[in-house]
Amino acid sequence: MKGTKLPRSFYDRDTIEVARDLLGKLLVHETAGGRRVGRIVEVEAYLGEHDLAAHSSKGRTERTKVMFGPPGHAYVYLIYGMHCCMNVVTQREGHASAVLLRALEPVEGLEGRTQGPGLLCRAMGIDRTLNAVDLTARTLYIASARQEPDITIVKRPRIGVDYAGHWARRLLRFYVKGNAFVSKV
DNA sequence: TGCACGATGAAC
DNA sequence: TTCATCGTGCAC
Repeated sequence: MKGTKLPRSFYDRDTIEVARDLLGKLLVHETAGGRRVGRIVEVEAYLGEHDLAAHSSKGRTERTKVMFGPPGHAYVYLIYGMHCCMNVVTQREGHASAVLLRALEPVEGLEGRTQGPGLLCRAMGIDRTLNAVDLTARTLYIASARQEPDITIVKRPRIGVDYAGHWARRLLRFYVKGNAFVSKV
């Protein structure tokens, strides 16, 4: 069930490549109550300070400083005052890019729905206390599956970023074609 | 110190 | 289509 934990070098690459490669990987959270595991089936790429849909486009702030930090760390924030969203920071320090995890296929220890960034975090037990944690450490990490099935990747515009001008129309949302756990089609 | 606004989800 | 709910960032 458990594969190999992804090294820092996995995240220290082009964000779109990381986003596509994350599909099929296993998100693992070792909690006091046991291990929670889900297969990543939907993600969105946020391409640095010039991407008007990215939080980092507002510049380095108290909230977004994690995005400006080194790759392989979790960026977890509260949205709409009630839901958490989890990203993985990509590329070199200062690039301010990340990949939002949008949906999981339940694998182990998950209860409730996992389709959508808020539901994903709730089911995985991820909240803001995990902001900035190192994804190469032991608590929260991503692993390659023992055997990864062949998948077809679908590209679509990102969700909920209509304010971002032409950036809203770019095909930066990726999901596994035909997977029942994708949040929207 | 106040206030507008979300990378959402659920109900109506 | 509307609303719950609150931390963040910036205006005043």
